[in-house]
Amino acid sequence: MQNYTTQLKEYLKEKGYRLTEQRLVILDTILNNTGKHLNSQEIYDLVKEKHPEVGVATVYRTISLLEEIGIIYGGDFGDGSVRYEVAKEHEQHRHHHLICIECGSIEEFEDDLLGPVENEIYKQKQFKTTDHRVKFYGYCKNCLAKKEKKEVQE
Amino acid sequence: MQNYTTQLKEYLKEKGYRLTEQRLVILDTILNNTGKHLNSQEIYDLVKEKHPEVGVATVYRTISLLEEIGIIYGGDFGDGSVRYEVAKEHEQHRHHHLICIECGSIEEFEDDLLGPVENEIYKQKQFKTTDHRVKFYGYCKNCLAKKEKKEVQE
DNA sequence: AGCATATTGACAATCATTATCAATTAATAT
DNA sequence: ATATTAATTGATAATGATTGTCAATATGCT
Repeated sequence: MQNYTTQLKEYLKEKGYRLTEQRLVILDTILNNTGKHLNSQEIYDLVKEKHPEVGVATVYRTISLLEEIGIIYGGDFGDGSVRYEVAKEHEQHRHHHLICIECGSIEEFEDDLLGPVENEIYKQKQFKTTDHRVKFYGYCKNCLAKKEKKEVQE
Repeated sequence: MQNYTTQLKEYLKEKGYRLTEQRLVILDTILNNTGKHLNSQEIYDLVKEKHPEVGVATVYRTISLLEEIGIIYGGDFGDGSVRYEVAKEHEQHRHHHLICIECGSIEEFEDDLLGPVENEIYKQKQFKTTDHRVKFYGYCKNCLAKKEKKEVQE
């Protein structure tokens, strides 16, 4: 956790940027909600709870900054907005996402079986992969149970 | 090709909706640009070239309709907008996308090695997959060549 | 402490998309 | 063919998310 703050400080120093209260507060808010896949508005709302003086623009600006550093990643999960998650330090590739088409819940799944596919892509297309994103759509445990119950009743 | 028009007509009849000149024109425009991953605005601009009387709202409405039918699919390719592609009729799963982080080009790649992963997901999480989307980021053939040339010079 | 300038918040502006609504038009019955 | 009815359309306003502007403020350095 503390790691990320250090990372931010180093990046700012390196670039000649400044460490501000707002940037710390926003990073903190994001770190305290790891795993929730918040979008910008939701982060803004959370920040405002404790620090109503912080403006929207600053939140957006800081999110971009954190993304640039690689502390957070943004992704599209189906509803129009970009949702963010905290980078996991030991992960080689980003984990996959399981998105429920019934309730919208987002689960994570670790796995790295894409190496062979990436080799095949290079062979066939001379496309050199540096990263990948995988999303699975379907029914989460809960919704699956509900669905099956309903089908029995009919 | 003609297939899609038939599909549209059948859907409209089934739902009691109407077959309009605008809907045909918009579908036509999309079909004539298969493979380009256009976004809504780009589709709108192309439609207007030949049919300036068609309004934006109608284009958006028709895109939703076509997506609903399954004639086109929308996806996020990194720039903020949703980009669409024509469904391929014989494909079981949607193909994968190779997105160049240098020039933004989008290539397609057919492959279906995710079956085992989906089984594993069900085992571990009881999440029942119905579809998946995979994006690979990296350097396309052209940009890779340029990049290597540059590195040699340095 | 003082200085140069990065940063901020308020607000306007933009961009993509959606809602509203009166006028138009396609599909059906006559 | 014509009338009827409701789906559809285009223009435009409205929305929602994000970005730009700019004067006021605060940070990091000397």
